[in-house]
Amino acid sequence: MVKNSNFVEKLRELGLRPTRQRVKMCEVLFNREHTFHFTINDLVKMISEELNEKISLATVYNTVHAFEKKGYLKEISINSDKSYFDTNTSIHHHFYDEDTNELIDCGENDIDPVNIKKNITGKKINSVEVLVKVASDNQNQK
Amino acid sequence: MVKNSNFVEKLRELGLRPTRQRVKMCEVLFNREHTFHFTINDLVKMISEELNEKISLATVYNTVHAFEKKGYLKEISINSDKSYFDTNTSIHHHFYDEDTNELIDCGENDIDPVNIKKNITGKKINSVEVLVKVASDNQNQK
DNA sequence: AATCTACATTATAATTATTCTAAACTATTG
DNA sequence: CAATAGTTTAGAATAATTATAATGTAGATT
Repeated sequence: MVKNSNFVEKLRELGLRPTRQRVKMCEVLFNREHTFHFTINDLVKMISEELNEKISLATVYNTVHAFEKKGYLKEISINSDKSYFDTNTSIHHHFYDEDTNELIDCGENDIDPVNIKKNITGKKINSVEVLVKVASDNQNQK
Repeated sequence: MVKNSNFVEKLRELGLRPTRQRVKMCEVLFNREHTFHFTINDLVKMISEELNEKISLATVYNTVHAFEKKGYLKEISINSDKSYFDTNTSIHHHFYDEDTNELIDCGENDIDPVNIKKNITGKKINSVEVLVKVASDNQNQK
């Protein structure tokens, strides 16, 4: 989704009515320089603050899933207790900081292409993603 | 954990009392030729059948987590709605079949070593794992 | 072998994350 | 500006997981 722009039009193009809540969500999610990783709860807090009024959890879930379906958000699974979404929807790799629970996108050139030598008959590869878990040097690793 | 063996002794060595339930869980989980992927619910069903009596969900959760803490099970996150455990606790890669929701371990030689060119200052790499999502050729991909 | 004690198991309650529901609301169309 | 179809909302429902407190049991002590 394009930055710094008229989200009202963008939403309409997607076939989603540009409601107050959705426009604000777009601003929070897509009006930024860099990739953004968040949980639903993060987002509910941010939107409520920005809107200066409460937003329903259900609305946030609905809208996040609508954006996901349209290809503007992507779900990332790191561990079972946290579900992240990512505004970078391309196939890409991640660093995960086990100290801070922070998720960091890998750049295009941070990891060499992965060479897969096995293939599964009748199946084609849809995505190849690498997760690199890091932690501070002097800490007990997981 | 070693196959085909006296799990009573094994459990004791781990500092876990060899209860009926734990011994049965060991038999179901570790008495097998190949890696096994399962959800908690899968396991509850299997254990109950094997034991011919009910087992409490809480016990299965407790014991799975105890085994995980001791390093005999590993949790795998594929997507947010399913939490898998894996009897293969080494760092290894996976194929995930999006048609059947089946998780398949990669062999040692199925994927070439991943070359990571970026490093994060003050952090060391704890693990590098690749997830290859596959689906049948003639299907709409995710 | 009987007893003791700490750890385990259990049923159930509590908690958390997510989805559903039905009523109230609102953007769009005519 | 009225009609209507899609949206938001609070709250209920569901599902997964964890906590609780009573009961049971393995292993040590007598």
